[in-house]
Amino acid sequence: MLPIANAPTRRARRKDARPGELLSAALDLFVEKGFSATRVEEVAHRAGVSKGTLFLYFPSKEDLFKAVVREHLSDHLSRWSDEIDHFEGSSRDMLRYALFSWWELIGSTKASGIPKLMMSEAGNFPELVAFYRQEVIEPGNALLARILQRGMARGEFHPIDLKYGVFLILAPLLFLVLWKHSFGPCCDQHTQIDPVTYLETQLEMLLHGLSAH
Amino acid sequence: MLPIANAPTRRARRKDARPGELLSAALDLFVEKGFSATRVEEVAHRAGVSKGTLFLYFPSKEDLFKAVVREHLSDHLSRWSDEIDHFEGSSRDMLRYALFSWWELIGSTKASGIPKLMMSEAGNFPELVAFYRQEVIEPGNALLARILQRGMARGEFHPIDLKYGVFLILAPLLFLVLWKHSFGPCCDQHTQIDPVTYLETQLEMLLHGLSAH
Amino acid sequence: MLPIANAPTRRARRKDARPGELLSAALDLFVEKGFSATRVEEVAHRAGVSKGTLFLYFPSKEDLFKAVVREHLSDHLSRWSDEIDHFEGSSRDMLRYALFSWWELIGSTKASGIPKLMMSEAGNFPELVAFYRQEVIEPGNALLARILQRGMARGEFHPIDLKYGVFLILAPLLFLVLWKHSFGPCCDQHTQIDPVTYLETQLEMLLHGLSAH
Amino acid sequence: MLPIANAPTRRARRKDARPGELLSAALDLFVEKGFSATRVEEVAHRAGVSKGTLFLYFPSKEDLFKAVVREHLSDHLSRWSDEIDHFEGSSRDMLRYALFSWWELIGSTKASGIPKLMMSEAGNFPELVAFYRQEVIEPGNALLARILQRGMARGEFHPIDLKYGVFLILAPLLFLVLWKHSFGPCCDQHTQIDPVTYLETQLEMLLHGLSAH
DNA sequence: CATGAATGAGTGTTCATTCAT
DNA sequence: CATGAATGAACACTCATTCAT
Repeated sequence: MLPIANAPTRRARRKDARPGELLSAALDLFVEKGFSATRVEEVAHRAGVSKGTLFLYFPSKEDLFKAVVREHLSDHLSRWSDEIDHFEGSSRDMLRYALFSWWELIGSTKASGIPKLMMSEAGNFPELVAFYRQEVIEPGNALLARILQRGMARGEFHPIDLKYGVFLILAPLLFLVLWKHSFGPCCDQHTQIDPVTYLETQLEMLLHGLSAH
Repeated sequence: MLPIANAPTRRARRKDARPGELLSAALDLFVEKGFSATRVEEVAHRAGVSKGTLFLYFPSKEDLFKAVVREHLSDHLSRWSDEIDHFEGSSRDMLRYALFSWWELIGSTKASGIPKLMMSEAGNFPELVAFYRQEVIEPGNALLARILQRGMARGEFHPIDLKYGVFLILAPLLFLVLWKHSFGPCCDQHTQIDPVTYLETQLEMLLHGLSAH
Repeated sequence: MLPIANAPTRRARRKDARPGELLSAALDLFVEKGFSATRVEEVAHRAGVSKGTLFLYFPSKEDLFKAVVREHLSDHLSRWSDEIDHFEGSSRDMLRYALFSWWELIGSTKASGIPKLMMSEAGNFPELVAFYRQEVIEPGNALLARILQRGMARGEFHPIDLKYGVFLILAPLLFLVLWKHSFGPCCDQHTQIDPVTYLETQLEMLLHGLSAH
Repeated sequence: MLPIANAPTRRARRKDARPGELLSAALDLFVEKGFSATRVEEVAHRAGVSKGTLFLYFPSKEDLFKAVVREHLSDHLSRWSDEIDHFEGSSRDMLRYALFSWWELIGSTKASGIPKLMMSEAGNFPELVAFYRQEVIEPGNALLARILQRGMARGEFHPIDLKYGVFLILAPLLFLVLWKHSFGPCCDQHTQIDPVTYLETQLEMLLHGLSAH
């Protein structure tokens, strides 16, 4: 039917099938146990291949780590960015839309474990931090900055310091995924976070604040 | 005056000097490199003692880790808690006071590296997480909850879900110290965070929100 | 003829070659130097492999110890037992046959070092002692008991307490191998024991005693 | 009353009190756990002194071991020897007397753990083996040989090879104390040995043998 | 004399990495 | 391409030994 379309797809998949499963398994384990506590043998086993095969695709455990981070962020982020930039409507709705689509596209996916990883291992992988800043932090922050700027330009938001405003929108999102991957799994119901309620509350506070005048 | 009384005091202090230096060195290195990437020998060396001496005071690397958390957080936290509970004035001032005294007593000290440690290693040390929750998270959250409740009871704050409200005050504080200990050290001026401006902006947004009605 | 069938056989043998050499080396060294004085690295080196390889086959030094005992005694013992049970003839000849075939099958082999090992380390390995009793002591004693009972039933031996009778046949055999592996190697000719003469003398005394009426 | 007699005694005791307790504690632990598995700290603790004090009296753990062996044999053996040599009566009674006084003076005392120690560590302490042979084995064997020779000379015993005859009297005695200190402590009643019954049975067999003609 | 804090060489064990098959 | 047996450097932890007090 579509041999022309299938051929390259199959070839590409052939070449990336193993690495894809390895990267996925590695992400799971790195997020769950941390970099050093994760054994490459376990990664290989979970991906259904042998230890030797892993080293066929990734020259070292550190390279595997870098590949995991590199693999699991660009896609999600750019899709999120695209969605937001095409939004039309009030800035408060845009903010709401940004938070919830972030949850859909990033926060609820496996990629949400990467910030915890980056945070833990930042000191040991300086080049990776540079890459992460360039590929994730800067575009992400720029995106949030655009929303704030739009709101202020349209008179919908109070004037605010852009840099710190961005951080203060970002912080609760980061908190959500860090919590999910650290204290979440080993805590009782009392400390579990329901993302929708959490994000709704964040929006409410972001927009109107606590103060009753 | 009392040389006889002083002598034993000095001796007692001698006895605790080593553990103190070890805990301090361990905190530094754990925060900087993570738990497993830190070698006990390096901790000992930085504290000016031998590897054997370290094991004289802490039966294992894991116990050292626990001791670091215990030593460098419980005290600070309870001092912070005490200060806040004696506060009198408007709830918005109380919130401001809480944030800035938190920065003074915890955020700006070395102890601020511990949350990053805890988040990174949570998966591998369930019992330590239990200890941390009981000793740090629960009292800290309770403190913030008391502030929110007070503000709502006095009609100064809008009604808000207590649990999520606490998380949303906490998130930016946590973000600040996590950033400081991960991306902070290896980033340029552009991404540095000035704590005072940051906390002021947080307060502004917490109290009044972005929305210009 | 059956090259296909041979290939896997050779492979299977390959797979067991290493453990066999390791067990043999471990037996030598354990007997020579004792359990704790033997370094696993030395065992590996003598077997021609690296330290890591040893731990590929035996999860710990203690497990290596257990495997040595299992491997080098159960087989020998059961072969000895089989031989004796098929004996037909006078009970005094049976006793003679038992002692000499014990020497052939056990006393003169490397396995004869194991009793010394067991006695030395009994206090530190209670579970191994249980295994050894069940696997070696009980069957061995039962075998000797059968010989005594047969002799008494046929009126060839005086009545005797079975339990202590067994110990008193066993004691000189044990003495022989203990001596061989402890004082033997470092003593002059004067204290060397010739097993055949020794066993002949034991038989003579066992059967007729010292007393000249 | 007897100051002259007391003074030197007290002085001697002063000097040897600590070493005596240390040697006693060391003997217990060496017998129970083996040489390497025994920690000097535990020896010191059981003797009621500090680790440092132990090294005040014994320059090294090996020296402690040697001292333990040296200390705990000469006395017992020579007293036994004296008793036997003054015996008058039939040679069979002499043999009985030798076995039971051996049990009284050696087999039932703490010194009975030394043969196990010597056996286990013979390979690691060659000089000690030489000392042991000279001080214990040779005199002990000579003693037994004298009994045999006396019996043969008086026509009470059959002619027998002296060297192997000695070994065959010795073997059950050695077996008794080895068993007591290895399998004895961790075995059930079934495998316990009652020394008196054991020695009686040994005598019976030694003198008259199993054979019913 | 006695102590016990301090040491550091030594050991069992792990695990990322290699390579012959 | 894929394997998994083999490696050996690295690390946590131990413990005999020292020495200032």
